[in-house]
Amino acid sequence: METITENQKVKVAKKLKKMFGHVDLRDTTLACPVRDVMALASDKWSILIILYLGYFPVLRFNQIKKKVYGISNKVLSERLKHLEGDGYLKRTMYPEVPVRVEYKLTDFGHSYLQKLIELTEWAEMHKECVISNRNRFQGVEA
Amino acid sequence: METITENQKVKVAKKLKKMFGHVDLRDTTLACPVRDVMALASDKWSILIILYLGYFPVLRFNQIKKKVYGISNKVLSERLKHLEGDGYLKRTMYPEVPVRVEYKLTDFGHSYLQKLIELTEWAEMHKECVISNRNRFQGVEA
DNA sequence: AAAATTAGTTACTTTTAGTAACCTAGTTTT
DNA sequence: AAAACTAGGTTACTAAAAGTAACTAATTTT
Repeated sequence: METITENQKVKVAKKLKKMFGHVDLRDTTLACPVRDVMALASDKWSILIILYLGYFPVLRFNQIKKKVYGISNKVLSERLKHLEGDGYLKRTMYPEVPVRVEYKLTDFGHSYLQKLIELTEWAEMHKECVISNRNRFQGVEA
Repeated sequence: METITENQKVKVAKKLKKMFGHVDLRDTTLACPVRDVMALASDKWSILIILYLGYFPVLRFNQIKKKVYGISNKVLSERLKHLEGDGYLKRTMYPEVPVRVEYKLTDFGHSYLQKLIELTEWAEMHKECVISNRNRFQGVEA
């Protein structure tokens, strides 16, 4: 497990100070970006949807469903509506038969993707660490 | 709404290509960092807990409960156990009377916090955008 | 004429989240 | 000496969210 320098910790502390200074996390939904904005865009399915739409510029409903393995029609449909509503992606329907519906990230969505991808890279880099931690902990618990 | 350059999009696309190349997102929990690692550390309560433990180096159970406004004993207790289990934080119990239990981020937790804070900064910067998108969309829907 | 296609929706079940009362046990207040 | 308070939870119960599976529309293919 690689260590984090004190320098880096100080930097993060400064950022937090700045953030916590003008953000009141006690506020309920409306005023709090962490609770409101992130709650929608950081749930497990939304993350996968956004990542796939980052990788494949345009995807149709059933294509997303195949890629985001395990998601149900119902939940996919819900997530897509919310993500569209918050401006992360755009839905375009072509009135062909059968209908064709395409989803793609907006510029706003791409902006979010930029940050998300870093978090995902981190997760990819540290997955073994989490898994070994988890196994060790289960041993202690039992 | 500020735009994202094509250059930035290309960078992100490269990162995604690299990631998707050696990660199979179709895998269920064990092999997939996005589903497994992130599902735990990116739910709404965990994010808040980690951010507060970044701002306040050491917090006790009831202190976290006050700061992470609205969380219940049950869910806080569950989240803390999971976050401890995955190695993000450390729990130390002092057998005083009444007992004192302290939580603090591990170095691993700090490493995650570094990425998380960037996502949170993004959310803070773009909250107005999300809210205006949302209102506009609700108008269209109804 | 039956079957397949797309993008969902609906009714139902299971899992997860949230609420509120309770526990332990020593310490302070009455 | 009995009552109330403390910290850090747990427990039983209810509400909300997620997951399952069958169904819909209109048209084209078999």
